[in-house]
Amino acid sequence: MARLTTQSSATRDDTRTRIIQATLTTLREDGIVNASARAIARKGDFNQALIFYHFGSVTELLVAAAAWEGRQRADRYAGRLAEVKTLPEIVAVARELHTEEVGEGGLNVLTQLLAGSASSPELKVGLLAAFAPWRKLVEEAVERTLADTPYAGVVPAEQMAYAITALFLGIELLHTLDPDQSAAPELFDTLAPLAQIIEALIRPPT
Amino acid sequence: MARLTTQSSATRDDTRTRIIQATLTTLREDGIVNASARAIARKGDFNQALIFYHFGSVTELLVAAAAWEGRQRADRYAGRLAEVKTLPEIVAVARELHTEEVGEGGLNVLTQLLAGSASSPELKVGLLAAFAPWRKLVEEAVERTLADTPYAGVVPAEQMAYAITALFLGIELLHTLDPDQSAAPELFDTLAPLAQIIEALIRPPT
DNA sequence: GTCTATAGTCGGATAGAC
DNA sequence: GTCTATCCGACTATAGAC
Repeated sequence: MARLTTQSSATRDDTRTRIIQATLTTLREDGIVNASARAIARKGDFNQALIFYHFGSVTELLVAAAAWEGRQRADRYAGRLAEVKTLPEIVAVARELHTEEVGEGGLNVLTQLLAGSASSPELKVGLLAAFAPWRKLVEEAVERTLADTPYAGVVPAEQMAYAITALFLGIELLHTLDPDQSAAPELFDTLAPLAQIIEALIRPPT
Repeated sequence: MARLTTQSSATRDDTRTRIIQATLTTLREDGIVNASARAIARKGDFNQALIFYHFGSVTELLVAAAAWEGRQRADRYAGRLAEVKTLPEIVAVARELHTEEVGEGGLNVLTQLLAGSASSPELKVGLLAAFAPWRKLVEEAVERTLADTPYAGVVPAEQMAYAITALFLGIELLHTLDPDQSAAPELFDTLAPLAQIIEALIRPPT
């Protein structure tokens, strides 16, 4: 009996994740404007009615996709950011992640959902939750970075994490417009030595 | 004859701007997902067919709206940014503009168009052009700010302008998710004294 | 759980009257 | 330039067979 239950809920989850994957691919390749139940079903090569059976509506599917994407991002960023203790390291990790994100298009998915959330309060709260773990990871990295500086009590890590997340998102957004895709990498080239300078200024040798 | 020509082209432009205004309102209030020709026509209380007569297609209308919005923004920012010479001033102007943008929703329009551009190359180039004047204004402000510092040759103003624009855009994006709309104002509260500190560090007294 | 079929709605775009 | 009327395709969502 346990076998049966496990099996059926496994296939159930398989289908659900398959639908979510197709949703993410659709958002990445065709954008929120074209993320219809039919388009998603075509992309994943399954029946359109499955979406309504498993998720109830397209909007609820988008919320589920947002949550999934948020978890993926948190998992991927957690390992990288856990080691970070200095400003140059933050910039280095940001560059690495930017390159990966561009290749994989994960952030693109989030910006598409963000735009869609303008006309859907449900999606809005879903996205807020999807961003939360990411913001928390950045915040902890900032806290570690500030720990041994005179600014530990002065500069609130929460705000800085908000700023860094916003900057990262904005870079990704503008990057999609860039015809030769060179501006963002160049920006990281500029920020790297700048981070070294600021790091030296804020962390006086004991 | 001149009278007649002037008159007719005036009404022609009147209708065109009326359609563009309705488009911007629709993007602001209902998002790119619901920015259909019919929805826009309802919002502006004119006939749906006018859109196709004057602009040919919905996409071309969106491109025209992007250009309009870009010009509006450049006009508004030009006066403020022209006076800026220091980092604290940049932050102060950014805060002012953020407050205005939130109230008026102009940046929201741009982020909606940005999302829509994912599935429309035409819109992509239109948006790139719409962002150009804004980036140029910020770049000039950064150049003036760096002018009397040792970093004038080291830090490329173009990259910094890109970063500031991205940050501003990202803040606006995350702000739309924020339930109590307090995070962005608090961020500017944090950045203001921070800008003072950095300003003092980068601009050594002569 | 997955399929087909279909109801009902909305959208882009055009033809042609005024 | 602006309107009405209309074609036709795409969409959400559901009912019901399997």
